[in-house]
Formats: sequence, C-alpha cells, structure tokens
Amino acid sequence: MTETAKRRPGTRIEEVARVAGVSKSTVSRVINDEQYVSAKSREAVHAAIAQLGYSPNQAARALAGNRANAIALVVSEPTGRVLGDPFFAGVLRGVHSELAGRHMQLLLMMTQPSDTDDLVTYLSSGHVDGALLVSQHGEDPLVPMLAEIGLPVVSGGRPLGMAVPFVDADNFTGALEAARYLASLGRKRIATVAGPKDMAVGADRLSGFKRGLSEAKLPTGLVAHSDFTPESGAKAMERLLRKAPDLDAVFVAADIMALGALQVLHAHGKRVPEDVAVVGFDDSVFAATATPPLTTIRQDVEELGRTMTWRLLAELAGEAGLPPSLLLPTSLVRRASA
Amino acid sequence: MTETAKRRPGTRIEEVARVAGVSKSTVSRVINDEQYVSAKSREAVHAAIAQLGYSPNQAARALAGNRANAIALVVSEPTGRVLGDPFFAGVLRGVHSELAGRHMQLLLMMTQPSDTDDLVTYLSSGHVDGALLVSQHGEDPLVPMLAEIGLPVVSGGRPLGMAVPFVDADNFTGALEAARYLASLGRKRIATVAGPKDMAVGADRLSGFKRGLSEAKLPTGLVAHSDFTPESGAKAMERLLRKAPDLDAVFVAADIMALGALQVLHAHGKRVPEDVAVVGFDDSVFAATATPPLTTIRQDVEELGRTMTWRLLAELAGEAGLPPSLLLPTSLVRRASA
DNA sequence: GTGAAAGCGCTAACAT
DNA sequence: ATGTTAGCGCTTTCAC
Repeated sequence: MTETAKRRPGTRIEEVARVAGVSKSTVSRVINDEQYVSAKSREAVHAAIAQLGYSPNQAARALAGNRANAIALVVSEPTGRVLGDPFFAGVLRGVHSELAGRHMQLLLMMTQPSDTDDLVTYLSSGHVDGALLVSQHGEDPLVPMLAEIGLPVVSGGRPLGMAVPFVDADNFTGALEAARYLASLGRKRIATVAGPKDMAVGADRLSGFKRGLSEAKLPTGLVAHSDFTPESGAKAMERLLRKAPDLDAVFVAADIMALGALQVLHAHGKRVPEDVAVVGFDDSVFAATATPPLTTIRQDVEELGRTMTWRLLAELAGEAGLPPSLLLPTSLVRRASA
Repeated sequence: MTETAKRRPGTRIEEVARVAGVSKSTVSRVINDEQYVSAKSREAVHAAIAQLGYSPNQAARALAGNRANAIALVVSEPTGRVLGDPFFAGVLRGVHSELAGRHMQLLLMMTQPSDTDDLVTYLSSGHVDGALLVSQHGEDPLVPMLAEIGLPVVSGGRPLGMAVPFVDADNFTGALEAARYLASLGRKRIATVAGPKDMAVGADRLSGFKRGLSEAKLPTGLVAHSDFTPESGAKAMERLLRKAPDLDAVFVAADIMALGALQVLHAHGKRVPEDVAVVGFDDSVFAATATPPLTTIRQDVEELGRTMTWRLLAELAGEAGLPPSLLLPTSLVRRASA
C-alpha cells in the first residue's frame, strides 16, 4: 500500500468538555446516556456538541469500550444471489430503520460455504457485537459455529439445524390460507411449486399447503420442488403440467418462481385464472407487475428485518425473558390471478 | 443503556509476536504488507497468526492508524426504494466482490434529504475513508457538501450538478443502439417512456434515443416521462397510447418500467411484438421473466459496483492520474419483445 | 454528581 | 530489517 490517505477527524471530546465547562468523563456520560449527570451539565454538553458539530470517534469508542458498536448482516449464500431478491432488500430496509438513531453500524458480509472459517474468525474477534443471518440453506454450518463462539445471533427464517433465536414469517399458516382459498374457489386439482426441501421456508410452506388441501379432502400429491428462481419455477411448472395436464390451480411458494410458472402456463395456452388459478407467496414487487397481477400471500419483510434487529439489540442490552423465536403474520392479497 | 454485552477479543498482536519470536512492529508490518521484512520473519508471523487464529482488532487499527478502514455506500433516496431495485443489488454485489480480501468494511447508509446534515457530519468525522454514492436525484446537495469536506467520493451514475468522479453505464450509446435497432426493424412510429428529467440517467438515455431516431429520419416527439417504477411506467404508456394510438414501437428506459408498460399494452389489446415492439434497458431480472421476455439494453451493474470501488480505493491509495470518470459499455440483448 | 488517570490494541516515528 | 516508545480518542474505575 502506498501513501494511504489520512484525515484528521474534527472536534475531539476534550474540546467539547472545555466548551461545556465540564470534564471529558461527563461528556462521555452524556453521550452514553448514563445516569448521575445533572440536568445542567447534560444541557451544557448537548449545546457544546451542537455548536461544535461533534461526532464521537467510533474507533476510539469501540477500543476503549471493548464493544464494536456494530452488528453484522450475514448473507450466507453463493455470491449473493439473494441480494437481487426483493426479500433481502426489504429485510435490509427494516434492519436499517430499526438501527436508525442508535449508535450502531451495519456491516454487510456475504459468504460462500468455502470461506465460512474466515468469517467465523472475523466475527469472533470482536469486530461486531452480534450478527443477523439471512437466507441460509438448510443446515448451515455457520449457525452452530457462531453459537459455539458465543456471538449473539438472530436468524431471519427458521434455521433447519440447531436451535438459535429466529424471526420468521408464519409460512405454515400463510400457505394454509392459500390452499384454503384455492379450495374455496372450487378448484379440485390443486398443485404446488414448492421451495427447496432443504430450506425451512420450503418445508413450512409445503406443510401448510398440504394441510389446507387435506382439510378440503383434496389430494396432495401434485408437488414439484424448485429453488427460488424464475427459471426453476418454470421447469417445475412444466413437470406439473406433464404429470397433470388438467390441473386447475397452482400455489407457487414464491412470487419470483410464479413469474416462470406464468410464462409456462401462457406457453401452454392456459388462461390465468380461467383455466388455472395461481397464488404466489411474498407479495414482492413481482406480484403486482406480473401478467396477470398475482394473487399472493403477503409477508411483511421489512417488519421481519425490524423485528430481527430489535431482538438482537435487546439481547445485547442484556434484556431477560426474550422469546427465542417469533412468527410474523401473513395475509392474502387478492389480485387477478386467482 | 443497561448492561451492554461485552466480549474480549481473543489473541492480541503481542501474543502473535511472542509466538513468532519477533516484535509487535514486525507483526504489524507483515499484517499491513509493508516492505522491509525478511522472508523468514514474514513466514514466522504468518504461521503464528494461523496457529493462534489471530484477527487484528479493527478499532485499534483505525484509532492508531487514523484511518477507518471502511468506506460507506450511501444511498440517498427516500426510504431506500432503490434497495428493491435489482440495480442496487447488482452494484452492492460488485462493491462487495471488489472489497473482498482487502481489510475494508462496507458501511451501508441510507439517507433522506432531511438528514443530509447529520450524514455529512458523520462522514466528515473520520468514520469512513471514502464514500460511494448511488442513485441521487438530480442536483443532490450531498455531492457538493461531501466535496467540500474533502472526503474522497465516487458517484455511481453521472451526477447532474457538481463535477465529482463517477462511473456510469454508457446510457447514451445504449439508448442510441435501442433506437437504431427498432428503426432497423422497420418501425416508424417509435415512442419512449423516458426516466425522470432530473436524473442524468434519464436525460442521457433520452438523448441517445433521440439521436438514434434522428439518424433514421424518424420523428422524436413521442416522449412520456416517468420515474423508475412499474406504476408510473404504466401511466406513461397510457399517455403515449392516447397521444399516438398507432405507435408501433416503444423504448422503455428501464426494465422495471417496461413491466407496467407491458401490462397496459396487453390491456389495450396490443400484441407484443407484432403490434408494438418493446425494448427495455438494464437487462435486470425483470427482463427475462417478463411476458413476453424483454429485448433490452444490458448494462453490467456488478461491474459498475466493482469499478466504482476500484476507483475509490485507488484514490485512497494515492494513485495518480486516475480518470475522473468512466463509462461502461452496454449491449443489446434480443429476446421476444422486439 | 464529577474529575483524574489508566489503559483499550494497534500503528508510526525514531532509533538502531 | 527490526525493536522501542509514544500516542490515537475514548471509556472506565476510583477517588472525591
């Protein structure tokens, strides 16, 4: 590295102390919202901070306080395919809004299974105070590894393996509602493009769907698995059509897969919803803009991000009696496809 | 704050030095890839680091080195609507891949126009070494403010106001190619759903489009402005159809707007591409999954992210003779819509 | 309620 | 090529 650029931060805490007429310690106490500071001092410090445009040096805070004042958002998936997913975008937005105003930075980390070790080393070295995990496939080794090093963690989506705190949409109930709705429409040959078997989200939505069909005394055998891409959604739809050319409804376990399914349905001359009713899941940006607009199960991904963050921060703050896991409600959004 | 959780980082540099049989300074030099370290020491240090699973404390590095070892990715737009945009996801992926392996963290910051001052204060306080800006509308006040405090900055997309280093897709040439292609198809009444007037990306694509039509001696008057959402794309398409019911082609300046335009075209009984040929821009995930699949101008957003990051890091490293701005090539991707 | 002083773990002169 | 020393700006005992 050559001649790395350096810059001197502006005001230091000492100057704030001078202007406010108190000691550094008092300024520090005010900044950290501690008790035992007189209203008078507090006010003076706030005034000085505003006047000088002071902003504490995070590095020094972290070093002295033995905290990082940062949490990581870990996306463990090959080359961040999830990033393109509106799901992730929503979570990110939620995390960010929950963090707003707190003195906490968000570090974004992506990781392939191959460099899991590096990541664990990094996370265990005090760079962050806790981690949020998203979109891990099945039994992600990251989960037990982080649990072992004692790093507070909250998973977005139910992890398949080890029990760690998590927040998830109520996928089971959402899919159940989708199946009930399709059955209520009088559809009899209801299929599903399910998610991957090795992801809890896939399994949960499939379970809920099957439960709904069972209630209506309908057969539950029309299942094609897929991963969360339009392409594989299309392929799954092809398989379904081959197996049951006369199917009259399909629950696609993610809007993004429904896009592919819709293309295949059109290509086969099936009218939606007349011949085949389609219900998606997520109510992502894809749903409203699909042709035809997609009836879907809405999950509030932004709320998911907020809740995950709240849960993690609460744990970092040492709060007791926190629920190990939380399920967020879903709701049916009716559009043109069913 | 109550009883904030604390953790002690594991190994410290001193222990690495002891195990390697050298001084802290030498370990530091090895870590920072400096010269004047014997191969022997270097090797010993690497071995010790591996053995101990050592990872340097970023806070201490930042404090002592007077660098943050972090850059910010600033998304300046009301409540991160951009986040849902595949454009942003791609850029993020590119930024991240370029950062991989360097000791640099990525801080994600979103900001509304209202808290620009806070952001500037924060960024100017040494928390980051530089910033990447994306998706600013028109003359974003952030640009001159950051330039003023001397923070190295690279903009993703050409900023409308002040001259700061930027990287952008070659929007002009891309749109030019779209227009030429449509003309080469024999289309005569070619319209465009353009982007916002106050964004360079909107202006540049419109200019290129008009230039292309002029070349073919075609009229350039069929223009409807829109922002980058499917809804406003649909509205713009409605306006275009009202103005020219017999239009036979439309260049939609973003795939995501094309989704809305496509819905409207269908609703009006227009067949795509038979009656109306449609060309989009971006080649985002929306393009291939649209009905019909969209012919579009591809821009490599991941490369955009990588290039922005490279440019910023090069500047931080004090490299001389860096190009103030860079334009990335685009290419036509033929699918079914035109 | 407030201040003084001792580090937090590292980098950066300055020696050698 | 390597070791020694002095901080970086803040939080945190511990007095008062």
